[in-house]
Amino acid sequence: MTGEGMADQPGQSRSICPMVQGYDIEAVEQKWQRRWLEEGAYQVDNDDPRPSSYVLCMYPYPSGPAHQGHVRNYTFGDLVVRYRTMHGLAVLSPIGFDSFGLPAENAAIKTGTHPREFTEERIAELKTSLLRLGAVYDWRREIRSHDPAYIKFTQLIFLRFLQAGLAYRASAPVNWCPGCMTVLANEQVLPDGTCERSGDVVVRRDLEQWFFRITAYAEELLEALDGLQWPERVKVMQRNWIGRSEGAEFELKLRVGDQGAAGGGTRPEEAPLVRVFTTRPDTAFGMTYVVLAPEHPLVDLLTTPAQRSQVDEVRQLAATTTEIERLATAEGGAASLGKRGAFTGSFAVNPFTGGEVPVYIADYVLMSYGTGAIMGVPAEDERDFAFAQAHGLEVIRTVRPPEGWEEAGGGAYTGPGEKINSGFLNGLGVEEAKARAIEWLEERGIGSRTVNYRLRDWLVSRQRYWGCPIPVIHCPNDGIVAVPEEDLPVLAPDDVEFLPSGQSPLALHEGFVNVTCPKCGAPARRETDTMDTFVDSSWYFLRFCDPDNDHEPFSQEAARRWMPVDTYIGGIEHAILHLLYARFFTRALIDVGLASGIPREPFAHYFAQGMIRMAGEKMSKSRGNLVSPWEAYRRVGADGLRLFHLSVGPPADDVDWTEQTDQIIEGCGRFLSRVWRLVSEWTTAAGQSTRSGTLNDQDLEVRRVVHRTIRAVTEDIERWSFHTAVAHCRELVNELYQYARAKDGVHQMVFEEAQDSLLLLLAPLTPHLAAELWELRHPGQPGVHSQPWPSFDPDLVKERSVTLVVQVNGKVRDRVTVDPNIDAAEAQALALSSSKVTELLGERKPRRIVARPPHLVNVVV
RNA sequence: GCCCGGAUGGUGAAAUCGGCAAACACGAUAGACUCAAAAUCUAUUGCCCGAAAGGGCUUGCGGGUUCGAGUCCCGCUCCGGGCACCA
Repeated sequence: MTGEGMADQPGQSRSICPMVQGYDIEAVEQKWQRRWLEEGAYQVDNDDPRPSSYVLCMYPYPSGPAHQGHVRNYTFGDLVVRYRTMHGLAVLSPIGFDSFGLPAENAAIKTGTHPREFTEERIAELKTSLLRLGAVYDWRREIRSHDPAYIKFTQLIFLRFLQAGLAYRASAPVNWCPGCMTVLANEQVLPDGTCERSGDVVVRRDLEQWFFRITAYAEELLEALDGLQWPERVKVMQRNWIGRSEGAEFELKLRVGDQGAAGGGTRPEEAPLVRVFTTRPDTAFGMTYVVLAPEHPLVDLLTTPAQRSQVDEVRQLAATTTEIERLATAEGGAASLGKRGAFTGSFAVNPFTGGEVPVYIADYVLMSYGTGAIMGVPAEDERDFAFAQAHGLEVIRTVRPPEGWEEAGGGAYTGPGEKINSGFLNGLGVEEAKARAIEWLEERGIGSRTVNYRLRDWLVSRQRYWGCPIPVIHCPNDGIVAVPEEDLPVLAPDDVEFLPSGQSPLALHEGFVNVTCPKCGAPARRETDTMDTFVDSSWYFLRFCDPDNDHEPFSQEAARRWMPVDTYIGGIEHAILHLLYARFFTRALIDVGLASGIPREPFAHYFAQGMIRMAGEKMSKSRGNLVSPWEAYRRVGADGLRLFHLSVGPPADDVDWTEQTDQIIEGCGRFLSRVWRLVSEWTTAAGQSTRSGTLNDQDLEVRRVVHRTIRAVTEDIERWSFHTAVAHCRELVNELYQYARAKDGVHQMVFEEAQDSLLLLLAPLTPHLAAELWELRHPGQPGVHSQPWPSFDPDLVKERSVTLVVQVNGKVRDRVTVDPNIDAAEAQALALSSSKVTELLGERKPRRIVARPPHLVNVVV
């Protein structure tokens, strides 16, 4: 009955070119895409009685037509949506567009097109190419972050955060990108000190900026990671980013001025104090100097006239040095440290020893971390050691280094060991000494146990037009005044000039800027900064629960109905920023009362799909190596391209796009043809050469294969092994082709069961093909996607016979087909009676026989 | 430097619990069909020796545990990613 067989028959001149004849991919796929849309098959209401599941792919930034990265992402998402729907769940599958962002504004500066127009064109392009993929969404819930309805609630959330003290304004040294003409968050600066978007070298500037107090949640964000079903490496990245470190803070008395200089010293009762943070309080006896950050407020007070010029030089250097230069000098090592630090002329008293040590400033100490001051312990800290070398400072060991340490070059020893030169800590181990040192500080009231985080507050203001305006007013009398909630949204006017000025275009728009203070009525100025687009993406998944709500961001009941997102799918590039911000936002929204009763973790399970790479490089618009899906759509359809992404390798692995890729995609098209022929030609010529009645051995075996395939595909999908799920479907198809060629013909019932099962398994993988063939087989009946997922018969899945492997000394020497219930004695007897074994053994007696029935017997001699 | 991953045929990969290494594909070779091509189908395809029968070797490298290791343990090499003056 095979395609080629039928083509042989006169009067059955079906074409042998199946991708064209009988299966017009374009037409079939369009038909089903239209139908899914019109039927609203994947629309779910909030009162849907079925148990719920929330499946979400990261909403895309609309940069134009979809590329292979999108296709990959949405193929996985769609598979899960359809699969779970077939399991009887109400699956929430929304999508929207992350439509604020710099490219639209940069285009406006270049070409004069308004960012809205630019963005909406691109949304249309992206939407078209997503619809062409046949991924199904509840389009009624579509969100665009530049939509006034969305802006309104982003602003309302901002105001609630402001009220709760979670949003605040502060002057801060910020990362300024000269290319983007705006401030960046720490997260947006790459390790080499360049902008993640434009690649320009980021410089430091002091500016008044808006922040979200994410650090208030640092501990919770860190601890809660343990309970998440996320890839371990993503959790590790977040842990590193939060960067918790435990230690102690304590204060040291200072003596201003040169030691012994007449009139230069401070009287004891006026002695100022400096607080330092250390993770190694046990090493305090080895402190030989103290270092303050160049920006530390005590620096002026401590600097003596003689040291003034040197100190100013270091401060100047620190203020103007860009991140990239600082990194370069860090690599330069000790040589540059001389210039990067200076003695202030003053001294600090080590509370542990009572001795005085010199106070330095150096740019390797950061004002924004800890207390902005450290104790210098060169013996047990590598940076301190390098600094001490450069400045000729003393080194006192407080941990006994291992044998041969000094001979091997010495230097800082940071490992464990016995405490020495440390007074009451002598003889203890490092950990115990830390605890004792902290106790000692606490008893005297000069210090305590402290935890510090690397995580900084989130800088959210951007000097840009195409973002969500920050809804506050600056009043000369009342300071910062919130825009009254009934006046939201604050919308940016359209008639602005897009100039690369480094200021928000809003700042130049008189009509926007000039307002009256809502409190006192005085003339006031509107805030002209807009929000980081990561703010929009920090709550969109909540808005999806209740997208049309016009009096609150979302109803709490709706959020409780759907949250958390059960499966979140997206690129690993968002492992830190977006995911951390969204976790913070969810907690903050709960705590300000906007989302009571929802889980504090928004994404219960996160799947990080692999990147598409070309010649080792990430595929991206900026690299200009995007591969559009249109060519593949034309040749093998959406199903063919989906099949490629599903089968090319594990979904979490990166995909290398090579010369071979086109051929693999062709191969996927070939598989679709094989399925098409297998099912369609049998359906249209039904009854031909079929049997009914008793099942023969081959019929039974085919049934077993069918049921084993159902089990395998189900298990594969459950464990996100889509590529092996596809492989199992291919095996089934190969088996059915063999069967169809059988001498005795096929058994009608067996073959129909096989075809239907195959189509059900393919429904989430190649949905158009499965739907079309199902309709062909069951005209007028409910479609394949409204069928329940197939189940397997446990009896049929059991093996009927097993291959017993016979090994001699661990090497395979024979294979025997046996009953799966064979016992150890029988297996052993069989193995020993094998001619291969007797030949090999000769005169020798087996020393030991390991029998693992029914799979293996190992004869050891 | 620190912390995570990873390394299996010509290529992408599979092997879910320590038990037949290489499923499923891509590519390649040969054949069938065809005037021919395409498409389709059939066979072969880890490497080495051998005419064959057959034998030997093989999961980055070196050790170890075990009757038995791609899988577990120890030590390396290389590749990818994250963090990196964070005291």
